[in-house]
Order: sequence, then C-alpha cells, then structure tokens
Amino acid sequence: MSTSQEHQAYDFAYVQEKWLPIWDAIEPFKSGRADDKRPKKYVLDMFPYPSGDLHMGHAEAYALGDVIARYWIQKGFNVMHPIGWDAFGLPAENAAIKRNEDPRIWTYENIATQKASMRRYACSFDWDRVFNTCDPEYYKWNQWLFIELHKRGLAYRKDSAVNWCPGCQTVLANEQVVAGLCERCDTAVTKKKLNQWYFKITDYADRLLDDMEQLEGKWPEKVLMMQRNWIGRSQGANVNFLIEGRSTPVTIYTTRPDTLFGATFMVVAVDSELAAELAAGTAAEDKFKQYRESVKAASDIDRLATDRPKSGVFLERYAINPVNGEKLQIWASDYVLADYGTGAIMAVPAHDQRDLDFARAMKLPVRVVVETGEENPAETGIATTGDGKIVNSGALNGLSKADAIAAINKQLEADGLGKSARNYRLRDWLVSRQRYWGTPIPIVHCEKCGEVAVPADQLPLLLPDAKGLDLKPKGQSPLAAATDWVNTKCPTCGGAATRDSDTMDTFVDSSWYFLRYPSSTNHNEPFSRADIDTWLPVDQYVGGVTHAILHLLYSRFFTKVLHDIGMLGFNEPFTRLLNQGMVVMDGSAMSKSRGNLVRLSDELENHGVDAIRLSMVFSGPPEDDVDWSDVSPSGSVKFLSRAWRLSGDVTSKPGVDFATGEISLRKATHKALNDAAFAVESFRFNVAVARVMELVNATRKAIDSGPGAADPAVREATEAIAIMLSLVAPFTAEEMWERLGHKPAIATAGWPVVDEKLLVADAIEAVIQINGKIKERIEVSPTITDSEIEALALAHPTIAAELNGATPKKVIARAPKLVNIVL
RNA sequence: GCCCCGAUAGCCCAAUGGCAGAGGCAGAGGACUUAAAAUCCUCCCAGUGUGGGUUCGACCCCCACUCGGGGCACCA
Repeated sequence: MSTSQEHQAYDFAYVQEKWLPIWDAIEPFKSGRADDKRPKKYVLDMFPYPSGDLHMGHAEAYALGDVIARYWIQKGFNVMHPIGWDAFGLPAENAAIKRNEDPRIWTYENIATQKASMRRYACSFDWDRVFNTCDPEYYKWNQWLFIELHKRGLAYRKDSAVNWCPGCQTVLANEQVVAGLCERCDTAVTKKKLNQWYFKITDYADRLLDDMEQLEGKWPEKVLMMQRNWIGRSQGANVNFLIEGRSTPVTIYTTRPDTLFGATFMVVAVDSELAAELAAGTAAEDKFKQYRESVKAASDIDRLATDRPKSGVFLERYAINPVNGEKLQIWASDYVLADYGTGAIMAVPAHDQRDLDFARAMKLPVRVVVETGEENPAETGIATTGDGKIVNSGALNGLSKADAIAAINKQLEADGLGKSARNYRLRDWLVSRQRYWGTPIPIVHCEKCGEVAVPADQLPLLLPDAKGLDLKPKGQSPLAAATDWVNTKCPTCGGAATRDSDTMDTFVDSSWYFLRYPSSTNHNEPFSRADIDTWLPVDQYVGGVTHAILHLLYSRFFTKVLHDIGMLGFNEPFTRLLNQGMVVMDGSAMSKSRGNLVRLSDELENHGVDAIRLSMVFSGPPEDDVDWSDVSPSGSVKFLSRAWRLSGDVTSKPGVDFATGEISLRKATHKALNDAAFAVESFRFNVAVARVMELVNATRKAIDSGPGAADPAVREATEAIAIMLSLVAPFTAEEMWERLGHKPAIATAGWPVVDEKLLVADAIEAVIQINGKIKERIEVSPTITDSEIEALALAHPTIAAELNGATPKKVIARAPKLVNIVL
C-alpha cells in the first residue's frame, strides 16, 4: 500500500530551489493592477535597518506579517504588502568610518543581502514598490516636507539645553534618551545649550491623545498606554504670584490649586532665566551661581536618582501668595524643571512628597490644608496626596478636593489671578543631527533674509560626496567642512549665504514612508492623492514594540500635519497594529557576547524556510517572546512532512465532487477552515496552526483506517490543509498543491468557502450537573430546546436516583450543552 | 515610587462565565524492520500562583497579596 515516493523523505532544500524561480515568473504578490476589482488591504511590516543580514527577529516579524498578507490574499483581497529600507543612520556612518569608505557602499551592500534573504524566506512582498530612505529620490521628499512644515511654523529653531551624547557627538531627541543613556551607544547623556531645529509636535498633543480613541481595541492597549503616559497631559491651573521688588508677577503651574493655602514657599528651576533674574543683585547671587554650576556638572544619571537628597539655594526674594497675602521665600532648585509648566512652582510640602522632602531638608514650614485622616506629614515625612476635607483655607474650608479645585479656579479667574491650564510631558521633537549620513536640512542661512527654504525646483538638495570629508564625530556636522557645498547663494536675494549643515533625525524618514509605497515611482510629488485614497490608511501594521513611542508617535504626528495641509483624508495612519515579541534564547535577548546567538542562516540551512516560519508562528501568541530553546524546528519539519505526505496519498482526481465525500472528515475540514480563519483574524496564529495539525491527524486517520485515500473528502481535506499551510509554509504548500494536480500559485488559490451546514454537529454531548457538579453526560441533538433538555435531564435514571424525590430549587438549562439542577 | 501586562501538565501553550486539554515538545510502550532511522498507533501527566468575594456554576468577573515581565521616572 505504500509507494517508494511516500517513504521518501520530504526534501525541503529541493522544494525551495524549485519554486523560487517559478514564483518570480508568476509574481503572485503584485498589487494594484489597474483592472483589479478586489477590495484593498494594506498590510505593512516595519521596514528594516540594513545592518548586516536578517536575523531571528526579522524572521519572526516577517513570518507574522506574511501570514496576515497571505491570508487576505486567499480571502480575495487586493493586498499591498510592500517593503523598503530605513537606510540612513549612525550604524552605516560608524561602519564607514571604521572601513574608511563611503557609507553608501556598506548600506547598499546590506540592502542587497537582506533583499536576497527575504526572497529566499518567501516573503510575499511586492518588489515593484521598493525604495530606500537614503535614495535622493526619497529624501528629496523629506526635504520637501520639511519645507512644508517650516512654512507653517511647525519646523523652527531655538536655543535650548538639549540632550547631548558625548559618544555619538550629536544631539538626541527626548525619546532617544533611555534612562539617561543614549539609546544607540549607552553613553551617559549630558546637557548642552545649542541652537537646534525642532518640529512642533506639542501643537498636536491634544489630538495625539484624543484621537487614540479611534485606536482603542485595534492597537495593543500597552502601546496606547505608553503613548498616553508619554504625552502626559495634566490638568491644573496657572496662578500669578506677585514678587516683592518686581513689576510683573510670576506664574506658577499646579495640578492642586485646592492646596493654594498650603503653599509655604516657592521654587524656581535653577537653570531657568527667571532664577538668574531673581538672584541678580541679591546677597545670594554668588551662592546661586555656584549652585547652578554644580548642577550643570551633574549628569542625567545623577539627576535621575529619585532618592537623591534635595538641594537648593534661597534667593533672598519673596513672593506673595495671592489668596492670603503671605510672604513666601523663593528658592532655586534642580528638582523643578525649567521646561515644564512655567519653570516655577508653589511648594505645598504637606501634600507633595518632593516639596516635603525639600522643606524638611531646608527647614521650611509645613502646613496641612487637606484633612485626609492620615498622620501629620511634618512628623511622618510622608506627604498626604489623597482626597479629604479642605482646612485652613478660608472660604474653601469643608470642601472636597474636586469642589475646592472648581471653587478656587473660579475665584482666581474672577480676580484675574489665574486660570485653569493644561500641561504636557511631551516636548517638541528635536530633529537636527550633527552627523553626515542623513537628509540635509534644506535651509539656507542668509544675513539679510534669515532662514530661506531651498526652492522646490532645486530639490533634492543632494548630500555631498563623502570623499574628502572627515566623518568622525566632533560635535559639528561633517557637512560644515564641505565648503563648496556649504557656501551658496541666497535663493531670495542672491547674496552670499551658507547652507544649514545639519542633517535630519532618521525618524523623520520613517514618519511618512508608508505614504510613499503606493506612489514609490512618482517623481512629481511625495505621494499622489489618488494613490493615497486607494490604499491608505494602513489596514494592518506589524512590528516590534520597541517603536511603541518614537516611530508610532512621530508617524501619527506627521499624518495629522499632512491631513491639515490637505494631503490626506484621514488622521490616523495605522488602523490596526500588531506588536510581535522578541526572539530570545534561554530567557534572555540573543547576543554574541552572551554566547546565546542563534544564526538565522544556520537554522534555515538545517530545517528549511518553512519549518522556521512555522516554528515562529506556532510558538505561542505573536506578542509573546519566542524562546528559541522552547521551540522545536525539527518538530515543525516532522509536521510539514506529515502534511506533505498526505498530498501523495490522495488518489482522487482534481475537481472531484466533494459533496460525495465521507461526512465526518468533511465536517472536520470545514470546521478547521472556519476556526483557522477566525484565529488568524484575531492574531491567534498558533491556534490556527493547531487546527491544521488536527485536520492533518484526522486526514491521516481517514486514509489509513477510515474511508481510504480515494474518498473525495480526503482530497477536500488535503487541499484545505495545503491552502491553510500556504500562509505559513509556502514552499510545502505549493509542492502539495502540485502533487494534488493543481497549477501554481497556491498563494492565490483562494480560501475554500465554508459550508455552514457542515459546521453543525450531528449530536452533542451535554452535561447534567447537580449543584454545579457533573453527574451525567447525555447525547442530544444540537437543536434541542431548553425545556426539552431539562426534561431529559430530570428523567435520567442517575439523576432521578440522586434527586430521590426531592424537588429542585431551580433548574438552569443551557441547550444544547448543559443542565444544572440546584437543590 | 507610579502605571500596565501576565501566572493552566516536566516544557511551550488552548479553553463566548458552562465537561480544564485543542495542538505541540519532551517521556513511555507497541507495530513495521535482520537492525536502525523514518513512519504509524497507543499511553502517561495538572485541577488553573495564594487568600477571599460575586454566581446555580469561576482559569475567566471583583478585592487583597505573592512572584515574573514591561513602561515611565523630581512633569508640581
């Protein structure tokens, strides 16, 4: 009964070699043909950075994205699944310095390597839409967009104390500082006063926050939470305090205006202009300057230690509390941030831990104004921050926190002393970088005309040749040394002028790349409205959670700006988001130094592409980390061979009428198709694979000890298996498809239509419980009613004996699955 | 310190508030084989982190805690 072919081992290497060129000829994944009437789906994987070959993490991410793209193709959608490269950035520049060559060489070599690997990995990408962000054709539009933002005041320069990485010798965005360290090189970040370019993302803080409502249930809750925290909106009040000997009052921001009567001193940020001004000419001036120097010397790491003792200097100045006329000492300290709120606070030590720590260190008074039932903060050292009854606060006495806030805000507003206000943790996005390998900022500095945008017809402003430039980090952009390039004429007045020598943060490149794919060959505009309206927004975005804040927030910002400009008809770029976990080994991230690095190329060599893809998908929920020590690629190979073998066993002809097939296997097939589709749509890919495994087992059994290989149901099942497998294991699936007598490509064969009638089971085993404990099981029809099943249960001998004549208090019937008799 | 997520068999993981087990890994036994590999078949294993609560009924909902993972971190 067995043929030599059946016993021949499944040769994945041969199958891989066989199908790649055939698929190249068919191009099953080309999207957007003019005559395409299918509904669209835009499935997007985060594009890779071209640092070497693909690794295990890529293998997971692209396997998941591929399952989704291939699923929607099978479901009859016109799917666009593009790829490109995020190709500017420091690693290329650092490699270039090390190898003493142009970063272009390293970058384009790596892109070629990764592209070849993706092809071998059978990614269902539409290769016609590829672009790299370092292509002049792409960064031209970066510059164009920069100018559009500049026109609208959304790109601007300002002097500010910025994050400076001494390692990379460049400024960093807030988002690129992780726990005080540079995200790239882990060097402790310091502050430096510099004039830099910013994008005004804070103008969009409210919309970035409020529009997340649209994403609820479609993005991981975790990401939404992280973005909310990052934007950090707080509701409070600005209150004006008169300063003795100063004509204008100082405005402070507080979230607790209800505690205004508890303010016992004022603190201004030591690095603020206000502090310097208040200290000037006082007896405290020298001490203040000394203190300010010592603070500047401290690194961010030191500043971040929350248990660090509070420090500060009394400025010998006084503020007047507007609600009770009290004279308050004004202190300068580094625990107040210059760039949040107004850089000045009222200190209410009884109800704010930081203020209390400061008050205790400096022997300043503490006054309770909210009775929370807890012990006196002045004695315990623990500030009471909860709700309670307001005391010692004049007209506010007796009110609750919420009522007191409302009352005092109203009063302040009426008296012209303040008003309710909002603040955000989010800061403007610092986009200039003092490095070579990025998009040149398209601005010319002219003595007469100021900042002048490079005219659109002169774009792209090409990045000058790296030859002859010293790329080593030195705190100033290498472009500044390219004198031929830097010295230019003002586009407005024609006079001598200089180009801005900084380049853009690479996050600018990735903030709109998803808009470019539909128009990747358009030379006249970054994207055409027609293409955008056809394809956008992205229906499904897939990528790592590492970008939960940076890239995703910036992309949302860009989308909103472009929407406002009128270039887009939507305001959220990514409708659904899936964050895959990491691939780890023995519980920790893979790294060469840790000695637990698994090479993707080795795994592919040993087990084949399909088995690796399957292992990634089957290992567990996609958002969980895959621990490679827990998965069994050889188990995947075994399963794929098992499925493949079925295709050789089927003896019926293609096109045979399935309706005449054996019914129980047919039911199993349709249930698997139905369940797997549901699982894929809810990202439970591991469950979908399990359903296919079940069906493989059932089909094996049907061939060996059931209706036999000739039964049409066996063909139906095997074809269904091949199609379901085509999402995960495209080579095996294609090979099965051919052995079943079909022509390639299986990728576009279509998901079989599920016959609803076959989803209904003939009989269901119902349970009968007494007081929730299972006493008996009975076979019932799936269409049985509640009262029928209840009657059956009560009449059952076992149950009747248990009841022993007693009358049940209550009977819960849930046809057709369960009856619970409560005694 | 604040916020979020998780905990089911030796391991990875399934279970619209209704039979705790779908699937896999590992393990054991058997069939086939001169033998091994491969293949096929069968089997073993937990009562869902802990303590309460709601419910006719809780892995699932609520409260408290333990442990693990992640995010933010002087944001007034």
